[in-house]
Amino acid sequence: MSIKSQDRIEALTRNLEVSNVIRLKDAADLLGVSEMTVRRDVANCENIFTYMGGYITLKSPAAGGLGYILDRERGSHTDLKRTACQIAARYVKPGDTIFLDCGTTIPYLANALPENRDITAICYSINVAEILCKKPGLRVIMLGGMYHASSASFADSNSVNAILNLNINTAFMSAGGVNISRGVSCSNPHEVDIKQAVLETAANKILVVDSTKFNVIKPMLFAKLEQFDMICTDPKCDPELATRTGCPLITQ
Amino acid sequence: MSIKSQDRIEALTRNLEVSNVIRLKDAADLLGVSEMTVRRDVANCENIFTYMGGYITLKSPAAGGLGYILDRERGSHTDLKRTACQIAARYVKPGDTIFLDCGTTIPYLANALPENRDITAICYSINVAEILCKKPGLRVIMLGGMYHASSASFADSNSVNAILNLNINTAFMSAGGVNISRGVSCSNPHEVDIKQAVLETAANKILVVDSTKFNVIKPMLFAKLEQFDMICTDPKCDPELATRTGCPLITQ
DNA sequence: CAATAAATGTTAAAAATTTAACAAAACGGC
DNA sequence: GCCGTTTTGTTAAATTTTTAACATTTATTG
Repeated sequence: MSIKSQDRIEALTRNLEVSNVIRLKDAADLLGVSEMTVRRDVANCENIFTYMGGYITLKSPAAGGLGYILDRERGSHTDLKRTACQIAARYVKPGDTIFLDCGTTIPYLANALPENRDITAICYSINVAEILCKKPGLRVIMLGGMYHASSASFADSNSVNAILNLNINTAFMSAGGVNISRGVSCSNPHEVDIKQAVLETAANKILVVDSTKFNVIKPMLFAKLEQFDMICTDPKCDPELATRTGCPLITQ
Repeated sequence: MSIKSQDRIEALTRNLEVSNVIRLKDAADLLGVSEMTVRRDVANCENIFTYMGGYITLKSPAAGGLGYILDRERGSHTDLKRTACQIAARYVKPGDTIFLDCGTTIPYLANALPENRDITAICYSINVAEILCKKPGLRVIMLGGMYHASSASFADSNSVNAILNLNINTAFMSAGGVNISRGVSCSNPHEVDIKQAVLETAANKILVVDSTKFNVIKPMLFAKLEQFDMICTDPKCDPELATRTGCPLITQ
């Protein structure tokens, strides 16, 4: 299969992720080749496309959203993250205004949120927003700004101000590393201001991290452990840690 | 609808729950009636079946989802939208800062944007952002705010200010209706302020609408046709319109 | 740069589908 | 049973899709 052909297949796939369906002739126009070439491309990729009566569709729809995230996270403690987030979700009450951090853990919390419970969720990352916006009966507030691919989040100079003007009931914060003596850290500089602003204004602060994050140190330190009211993690967490964190450690 | 017809529809449904797809002629054989009768049965049950290119599928997502997806696209002129957006994409130049409106049309433009061309894209809807954020070498700025499900977009009191502080090179605007005498309209009140702020500040303004939007009037009027530098649409657009819009009409 | 292979385009005929109009059959009320 | 209505079938023409064969272009290699 030639590179051109692969490019066409990729372009077609991306297009189908938007439109779901395309007619053969429209695909030919779109890709700037003849219908015959599209036919041959599609026939070469039986595992990707479904072709029926002149229409092309993707064989596996919904490549975005949580499923996509799950896929990319395979082998990166998905189960632990999910568990930690299910525990954290228990601390969301009807009427709450909650803050959801960015990263690869918090999407599981977004997913675990109850529906139709008069909850307002504030977020600043695209993968969390995608999930929140699909939940029925949930108010969603998005903090805008410039996109940072490293954390799939948005941030700019107004972010801190915007946060300080919000009344956050409970903040659910993630982290790349938790070290008892050094504190809580992450990898991306642009997240620090936002996290600190949230910690400053939120009434309750819950750290949501799976057990593999303990004793890890990432470049940007953004908080001390004592600043959190609670840590939600998974049962694989060393129970001996609980006595030294300076705040309650919930593991189940 | 006769009892016989109902029985056939039930039998067909049961069959599709097993096989997912059946050809029209096979369904006719199966039910012991003519193809024409099956056609009419299926047409009478638009909410149950999806029919395309000689194949019948169930609309219910449980049955594999294909029919459900296909149906959402029917009558929504995806091909026209795609065409209009491909035309519009030609007016994006390297180094540009562009604004992308919300709605069901502009995602096709987001998809058609060139990669790695030093382009900054400003958006305020989740479905446009999802696509932009996946594009390599594209700077993305998201305008935040409260989520409005009707247009999948974010807006709040700061949105207008944020827009007026941006230097937009070219704005790509969508609309629900275009009427030569009344002007350009949309359905959602919260979009109006944003659209008007963009029209106020952007150097170039391009209206991107498929040909079915002409002579339609939606509740919220937000601009006069003369405010746009150009309209990008599809070749199905009545060429006679071009002489009366007050701005260039690009159809191919 | 020629020779070869691979990829793509063009075309026309065959097959399938859509559409519309009308004929035939079945049904229901009187 | 009769009559009007609804349902179903038939047909033919228009349109679209499919297939296959061959021409042309593009890439690759020595």
